[in-house]
Amino acid sequence: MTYQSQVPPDLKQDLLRAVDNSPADWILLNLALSTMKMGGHRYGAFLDAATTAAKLAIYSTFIEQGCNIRKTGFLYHVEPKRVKAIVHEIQAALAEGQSLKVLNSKEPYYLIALPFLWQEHFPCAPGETQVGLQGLTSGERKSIEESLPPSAPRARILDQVEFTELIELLHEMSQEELPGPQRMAFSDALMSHIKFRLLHSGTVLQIDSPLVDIPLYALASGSYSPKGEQERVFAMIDDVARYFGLLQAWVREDVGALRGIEVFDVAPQRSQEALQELDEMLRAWADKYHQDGGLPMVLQFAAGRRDYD
Amino acid sequence: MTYQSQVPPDLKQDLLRAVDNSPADWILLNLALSTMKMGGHRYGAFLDAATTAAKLAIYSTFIEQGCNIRKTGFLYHVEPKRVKAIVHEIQAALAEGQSLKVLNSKEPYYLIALPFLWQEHFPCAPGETQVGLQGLTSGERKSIEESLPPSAPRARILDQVEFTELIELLHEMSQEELPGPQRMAFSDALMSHIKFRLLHSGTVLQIDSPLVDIPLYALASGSYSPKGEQERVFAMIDDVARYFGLLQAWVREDVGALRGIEVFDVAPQRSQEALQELDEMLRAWADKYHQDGGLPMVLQFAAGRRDYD
DNA sequence: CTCAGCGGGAGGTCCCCTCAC
DNA sequence: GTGAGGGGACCTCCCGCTGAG
Repeated sequence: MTYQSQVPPDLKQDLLRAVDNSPADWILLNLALSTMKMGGHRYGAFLDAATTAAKLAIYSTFIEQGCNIRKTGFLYHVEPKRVKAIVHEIQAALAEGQSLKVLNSKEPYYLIALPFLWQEHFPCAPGETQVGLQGLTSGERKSIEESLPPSAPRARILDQVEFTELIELLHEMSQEELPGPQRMAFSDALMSHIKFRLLHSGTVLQIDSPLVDIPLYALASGSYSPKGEQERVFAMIDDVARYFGLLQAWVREDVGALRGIEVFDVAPQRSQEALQELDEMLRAWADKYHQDGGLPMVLQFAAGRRDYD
Repeated sequence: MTYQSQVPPDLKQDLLRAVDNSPADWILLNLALSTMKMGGHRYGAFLDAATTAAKLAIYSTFIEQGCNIRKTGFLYHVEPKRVKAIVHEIQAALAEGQSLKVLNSKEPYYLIALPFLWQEHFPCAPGETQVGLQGLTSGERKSIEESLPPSAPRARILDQVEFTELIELLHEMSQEELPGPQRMAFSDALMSHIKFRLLHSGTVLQIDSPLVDIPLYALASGSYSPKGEQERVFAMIDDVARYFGLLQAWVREDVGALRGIEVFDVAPQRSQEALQELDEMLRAWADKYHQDGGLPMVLQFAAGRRDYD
């Protein structure tokens, strides 16, 4: 049990009420909940990503307006000076590929890369003990090893200093692609954040064994966040992004763009049957019209209860 | 021609490259483009809305973690002090209903409300002239009136001062629901922004007639932004928000939640036929399973070219 | 160790002004 | 008009410190 992804219904109602049925705000909220709560992104990282998106919108308008700084500034209520700085920033980023602050990888690098780096730097050969600490009998080592869950990857158990250094190394690696001014210095606060995230998600397990007086840390999972949920969340974000693109084609009235929504009530006992038929029907439809080498198309659909309105 | 909603393909490619195929960033970018470029929201307004969404995510975790400030702070790399302030802010907002900075109405109030307020404050009876200015012959008045597009609503033509005062009134009205500290003072910069937005969208027309030495302003449209496009953009944002909700049910593995995606190639000449059949098929399916008083359900779908991957 | 406070620095959003082309 | 520069106010995100319980 690593995540509390189920929000109590009253809390969810509160959040819904807070954004006051404004769909744009609802999208932002869902995105924040997904990336921060499930993905483990920092608060500041989400704000930076949103700022970058807004900057790109400004840049896009700047180009369309014939590179007119003042006009662009008026359109979005931004100082000309700031517009210029933003344009420079974006152009520099586009030129030397990627240096904008985005959510980039779906999860922070320092969280997803940890299990791999741990196993690489502190491997544990089949016969070897996982406990590197001195001054323990082999029985004591064994009892510590057996306190780990069976699903834990075989890797060395670290002490406080080793664990801290590993996290710092991870942070440095995640920063080294960024240009100078955008780098974030390592700090105690950041260290605590990363450590807490790893423990909270169950990727790392803290062992407070009575045999040793210092806390030990064990790698408890081969990947950050549980496998199934992780993949479904990624698929969701992916789908929403693509769906957004499809609807924009529909807004532009492109040929071959279709958008639809069906609202209906279904008898509870026929609900499963209906959804299954829908799934098969759409697959059959796609097969029927499929032709190799034709226009590449995609159809997305989602159905469920409409308990919000 | 009021909007340049078509981005040149190379620019769009640049933007895509900037977010580096990260779907979460792509969603943010689309949202920024929709609300800022099409909706006319300010840069700062979008940032505020994103910040509010992130704050709500923090608040939600705070509640789930048993109101533990420190834990919440570690999880998102936020100072305990700041967490406390955020929680207070949200709770105050939830208590006295709505006072958070959100995109709220789909477009800024001062833009959508202008045509109505103009016609209310400066009506023009059928026989009356639209030009209120003194010292003109009736022939000169008529020539000015005839320079307006035929679709323009009948309302008085304003001079610089009247127009400015109308905008200031609009701004005051849009602010009066907000609590004290969140209000934004009226300023020249804001005035220029709103004026420019109105002219840029074609809601207001500036008349530089050689007959008068001062600029005149005429109401050119009964609504901010062209009717058709406006509604489709709203529908898009609405759809994406609901789709996001449906997929979250799917991530939670709720019963009755369905998510699907079909990828296929279609012969160009059969594309229209295929989409039409799909549309009818889904409608027939919804009708078949519909039963009054049953479970309220919704099905959303979108199809189009997949020229991104 | 947790919780509370206060301090500072950097950078961003806002505002206004002037001056040369 | 547009670009380019100056100024200052305020807030927020980061960091660090101290002290009470």
